[in-house]
Amino acid sequence: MKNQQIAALFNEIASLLEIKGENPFRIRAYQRAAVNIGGLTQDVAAMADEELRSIPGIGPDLVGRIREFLGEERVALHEDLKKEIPAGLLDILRVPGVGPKTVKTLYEKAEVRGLDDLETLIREGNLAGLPGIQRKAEENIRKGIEMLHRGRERNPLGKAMPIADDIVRKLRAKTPLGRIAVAGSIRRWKETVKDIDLLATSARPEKVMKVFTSLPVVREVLEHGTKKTSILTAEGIQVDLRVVAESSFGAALQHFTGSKEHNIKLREMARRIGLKINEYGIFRENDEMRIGGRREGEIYTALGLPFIPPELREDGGEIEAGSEGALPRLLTVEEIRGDLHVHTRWSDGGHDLDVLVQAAKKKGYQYIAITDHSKGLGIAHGLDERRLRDQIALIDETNRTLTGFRILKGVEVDIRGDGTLDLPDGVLGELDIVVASIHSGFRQSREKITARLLSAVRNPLVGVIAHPTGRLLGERDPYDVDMEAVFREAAARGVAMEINAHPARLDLSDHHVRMAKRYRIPLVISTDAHVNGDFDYMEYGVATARRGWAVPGDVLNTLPCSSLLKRLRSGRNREVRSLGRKT
DNA sequence: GCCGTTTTCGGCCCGACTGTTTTCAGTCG
Repeated sequence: MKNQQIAALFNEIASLLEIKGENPFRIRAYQRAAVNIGGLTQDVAAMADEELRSIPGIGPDLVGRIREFLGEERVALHEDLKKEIPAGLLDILRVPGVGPKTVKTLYEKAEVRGLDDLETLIREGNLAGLPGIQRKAEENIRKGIEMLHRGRERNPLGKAMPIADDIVRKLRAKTPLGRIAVAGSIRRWKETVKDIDLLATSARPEKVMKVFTSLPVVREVLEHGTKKTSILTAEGIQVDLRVVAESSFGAALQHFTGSKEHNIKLREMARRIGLKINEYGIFRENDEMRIGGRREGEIYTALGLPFIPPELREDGGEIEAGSEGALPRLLTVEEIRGDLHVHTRWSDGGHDLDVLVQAAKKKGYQYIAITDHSKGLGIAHGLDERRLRDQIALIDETNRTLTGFRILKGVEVDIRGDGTLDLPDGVLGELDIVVASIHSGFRQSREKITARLLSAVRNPLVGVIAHPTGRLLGERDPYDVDMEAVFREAAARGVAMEINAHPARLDLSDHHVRMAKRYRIPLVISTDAHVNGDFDYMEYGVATARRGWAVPGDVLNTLPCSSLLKRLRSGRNREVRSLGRKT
């Protein structure tokens, strides 16, 4: 699938055009096209011209560029731009605080052709003095380069969310606040976030901002105003706090929750019916009459839309679905009835059955599946056949003491390098649920990895593929795998794909969830809990499912225990029957 | 470069903060 490559190409074209000082709307057109192609679940290579045209922001020219890229792996416009503009200028454009105009000045007035040149210029004290650049600007650029070198522009949601919650708690305790909320991509539960957006109301904004800038987590104050103040935390995450009037809180929450693309589309919609939206409210254009803004829902109501859950606000068709009354009724965390991927001290978990059962009951669950590692994972003290049988016996015994709750017998069996499973079918057949996953050979070729997963999916005893792409956010890229092939096979055999809710994984990703839905693949959402507190990660998994437009019916662990077991067994029987006919 | 129940041409979301200006440009979200 070349979608991501095309999206990256269009973004690069946009940046090059920016540096050239081209028509901003042409630039936006390329950026918009990049976002929409990047978010597509279908392969553009498999789409007809008419289908391509139906993608928002793709017109005749861009269809041509897409075709050109698919055919020749390159685009003439892009090649021409690269001849004209040194590639190093794109790096400079990535420096926070440096935009296209500055890049152009640097190139034209100081012959800067890349980051190295720029750093030399600063070291030799020749930056300040260029048009529009004095001492402060030089200092900001220097800091921007430092920030870029530190890298990690985006932070995993699991890291940002607790920091945001902590700051909110402190501000609540120490300042005269009315309301306060976390907005931005955190509120949309995006898997990585660039910064933390906070929104508050207060009669005394100066006081709030003063306390904010002097919180212990603050390493540096980036901007200090009465409406907006930005700081950098010790961890290097930027936090923006905005204080707005009570009457604008809803509009501001809508505005700062984004996404940008979602908001642009809403505003275009508003304009067409004579309305104007900004972060202070929604207004009639002709007489500036305010028609809403205190509550977030008023913005949507004024446009004739239902409330759109933040997780869907990516301009991924949610506005169109809303106007047609076709928004999905998204899954909620309360509908989850159990966790199907849990480790104990038998392998690398931290707790025994009783502690985990307690914690699961406290979450209101009806069941959990114990899925310790198999023997191939020596480092995790994985179970061999004998120990797994011992655990099965222990679970049976424990279940007899429980009422209204059931422990499912399971395993997280390793898919070995050659695609075989790490335990024989005999013992796997004694379990309620077999979860299979890859823990080694991440660098194998696309063909090999795909074949491994396919062979696991084809084993009739396997019910779930866990963390299907193997990624660790910000640490390890997903392995190279043909997910469409895996999804096709899983759909044919009714094998479920896991949304691993651990914030370090979120695997499947939201994007893959949407793709899985297209293939009508059953999903499960599991935390991969290693200690009892990990059960709380379920919220991240459900949010990821919601971002993928999942409804309760898509997710197996919304089922009551008996239905779930029936469902898991039916997969096996169907396969066994068809095998039986052949022989 | 896209797009159209006002338009096939002339629009294209909107505002805050900073720094360098002495009324605004650049950047960001």
